Amino acid sequence: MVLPRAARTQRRTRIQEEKEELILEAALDVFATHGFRGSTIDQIAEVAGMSKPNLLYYFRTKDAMHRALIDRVLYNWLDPLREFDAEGNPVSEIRSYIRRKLEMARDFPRESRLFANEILQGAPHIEDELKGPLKELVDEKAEVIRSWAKAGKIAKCDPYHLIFAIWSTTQHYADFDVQVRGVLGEERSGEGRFEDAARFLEQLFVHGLEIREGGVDAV
Amino acid sequence: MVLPRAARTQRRTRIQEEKEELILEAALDVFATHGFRGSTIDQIAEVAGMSKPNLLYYFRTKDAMHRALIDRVLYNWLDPLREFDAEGNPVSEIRSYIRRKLEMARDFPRESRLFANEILQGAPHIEDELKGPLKELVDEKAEVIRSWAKAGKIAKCDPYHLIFAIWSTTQHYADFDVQVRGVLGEERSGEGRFEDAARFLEQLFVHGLEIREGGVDAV
DNA sequence: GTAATGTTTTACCAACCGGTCAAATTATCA
DNA sequence: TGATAATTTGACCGGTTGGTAAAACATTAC
Repeated sequence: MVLPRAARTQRRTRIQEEKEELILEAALDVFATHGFRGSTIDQIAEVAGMSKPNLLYYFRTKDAMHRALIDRVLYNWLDPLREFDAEGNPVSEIRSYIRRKLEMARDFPRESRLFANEILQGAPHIEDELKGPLKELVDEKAEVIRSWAKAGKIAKCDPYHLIFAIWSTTQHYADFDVQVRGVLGEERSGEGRFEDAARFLEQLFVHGLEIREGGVDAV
Repeated sequence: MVLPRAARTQRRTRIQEEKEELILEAALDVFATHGFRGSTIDQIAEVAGMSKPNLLYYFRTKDAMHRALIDRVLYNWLDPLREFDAEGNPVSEIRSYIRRKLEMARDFPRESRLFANEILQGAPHIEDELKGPLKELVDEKAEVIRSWAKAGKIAKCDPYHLIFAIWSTTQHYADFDVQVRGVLGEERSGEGRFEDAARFLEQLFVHGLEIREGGVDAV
């Protein structure tokens, strides 16, 4: 019998696992470069090397594909922030957070662009995640940063905007890759740009957050 | 006679000026939120309050509309960088560059998102601009920053990555607005967030680029 | 006023879109 | 092996898309 994918509660077939994997991989490619509305099922099917109805056998709608993809990617995407450790040394925590985010921009640029597209277009599919789990995680880590500042371990600053700054500067190398490479030119567009970026950003944030000698650190 | 818009080399009518203005305004709205492929002519026509064929009388293709919009917006978008003054005081130049970019993110978020969408999706329509005029302008300003560093007025750093960092942190507040407001929560989502951001970013960049006492400023 | 030009609308088209259906094919397992 | 369930395909559908044709309508210049 032909059961719609969603109705099958039993164990998944080997073929199912493989094909769903294949489809999500292709979907990541397509959604990341064209956004949800700009992507077509045919495109994804072609990248995945299968026919459109076949693809729709595994995910019944374009929306279901997108949602499955987001769910799968979102959790891991927040790993670096989750590892941010209240007990650790502030400077090295921030430094390694930057490095890890930059590694993700280098190694998983499609994932970064998937979210960038989604948020840029008003986050119609993940607004709940933003205001729920994401906000809670950021609130928690912002509190950690604030306590560091209060303890005099780093300069006083708005922890939310600090997190935004780390997000934006690092993800820039994934999301705006074409621009970065266009501006740097052919010869500086090798993988070395991530090393240069890491060096610069660590300098910027570490010095920028260093406690100021002589008390007040207002600008 | 009905001449296609492009063939008319003569002076433009009052109506033409008005309608083209109206259309580009609507196009900015739509392209900025959905990207090129995700936008439809019908949508733009509706926002502009005119019929689709009427709209196509002024811009013969969707592509032509998009190109006209980009051309119109790109030049002004680079104004703040252009004003970056080699003769000025380094710290206050950088500081006012940040402030102006942040003001643009606040006052012209659609323009920012238009480019963000375009670049995110591989910059298919503006690659030449990136590698040409934009690169030249950045090269020029990077040289200025480098000379400041050499003269010991600011810390040594990669000027290109500095510019990227300023771009990304400021544009973040336009492009990722939904996320920013989602994370900050209702009560902190007023216009005040731009003030907070400005304060944080000025602190970050000014302190982060301050010359280190005692010679070497390696991280 | 009227003729020429500029603007808008109605009706339309072919291609594409997300999605369905039923039949054909393949894998699984007793 | 054969029955059964899982997978794949081609043909198709109604709605949308970018874009056209021609005629109706408005504006301008003389």
